[in-house]
Amino acid sequence: MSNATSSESSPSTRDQILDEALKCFAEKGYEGTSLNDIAAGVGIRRPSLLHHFASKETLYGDVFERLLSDWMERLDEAIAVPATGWDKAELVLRACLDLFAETPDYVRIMRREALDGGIHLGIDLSGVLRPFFDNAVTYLEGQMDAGVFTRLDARHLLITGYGAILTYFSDSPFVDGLIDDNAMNTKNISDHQEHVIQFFRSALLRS
Amino acid sequence: MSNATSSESSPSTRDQILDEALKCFAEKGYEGTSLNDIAAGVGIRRPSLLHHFASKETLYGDVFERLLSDWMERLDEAIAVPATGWDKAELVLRACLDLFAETPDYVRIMRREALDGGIHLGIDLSGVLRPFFDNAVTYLEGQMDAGVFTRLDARHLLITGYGAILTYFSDSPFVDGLIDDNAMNTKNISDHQEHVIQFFRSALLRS
DNA sequence: GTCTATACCGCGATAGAC
DNA sequence: GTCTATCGCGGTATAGAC
Repeated sequence: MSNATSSESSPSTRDQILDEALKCFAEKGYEGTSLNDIAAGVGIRRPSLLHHFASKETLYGDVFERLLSDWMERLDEAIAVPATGWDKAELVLRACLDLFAETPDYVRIMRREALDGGIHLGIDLSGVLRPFFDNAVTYLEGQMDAGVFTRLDARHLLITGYGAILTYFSDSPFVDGLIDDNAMNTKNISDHQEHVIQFFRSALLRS
Repeated sequence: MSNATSSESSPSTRDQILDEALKCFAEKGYEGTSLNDIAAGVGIRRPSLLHHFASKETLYGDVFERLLSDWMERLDEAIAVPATGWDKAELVLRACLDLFAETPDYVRIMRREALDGGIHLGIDLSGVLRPFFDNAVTYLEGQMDAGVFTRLDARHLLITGYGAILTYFSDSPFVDGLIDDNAMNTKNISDHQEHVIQFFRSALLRS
């Protein structure tokens, strides 16, 4: 996630910029972030930053590309683990929850991108995730046909699930105020994860 | 929702500005929206707009205030209707779903505000919604104690539910790409609503 | 109430010295 | 690779004529 240039002790300036840009874009959005903010966070001047990245847009593009490839890799791993029925669903669910908990900045950027509909880049976000989506639909419908899962609309279930899982992390400043506590501390994250698992289990299984 | 100055045929310039600002802030966010965009949408110049609102910040504040009071009113109505058990939950759920479907621009602004943690205003969003939240927690826990609803963490259930319901509307540009269709057309919205009801019913009831 | 004109600032980006 | 200096643009906001 954080860029390690092989086994150097200090990351390259380029990678420092990518890390700081990720943080700023997640926190304040594309429009709300200035190159000055990022440069200041790294400890350099704006023109020095533009020596490493041709423009704000390409910098954002690189941040987003790294985000997508990191996530894809993790998702592929989780999906590859062999399991069946509810166990499989729980495994993927847990993988997503762990992933999101470890990379909250990614989550917030994704949410902003989904909100804006991908204005900032040519990248078609839903297009990239479409294979995962279609795969999951097929799996869920198979389990429903087999009588393992409760019959629900698989496509809407996935969209609802995506919203249910993502929101806790993307809207954590808001959640803080609702629960009068830091939503992103270890215990609360753990509680949230167990709740989501229980919730989906309860909805999908008649045990 | 849309401002009607008593029963005039054409709304006041001030209300036209509020409507256009709502649209722009929802679509492109606070930072992404310029006063030029709003003024152009109304058909006036930027200085004319600033004759009606002292600054961009106060304009945003007024838009948000109207949003909150509109929603509160609707929510209060829905909660006031007498019902018990699952019927009550379904009633409130449907009220929220209808409300969100009718006011997608509100939803997107709310989501942006939750993401940003209320930077743009002094308004503490979670503080305003806190009474509803605490009320709902009490109700859910009562139903769980009575054995009507499946035992789940009521607070997390509400947060998860909030995410599940809001996301379809806030991220509709993204959903479009997943389902290869306009998420906000009548049929898809109706399908989504029925799905959410079924999903929660399945999770909360053992019928 | 709306306009033109203008002041002022911060932004992204470039040129060129070191 | 980093810096200072600068350009050009678009942003918010104000002044003053109509």
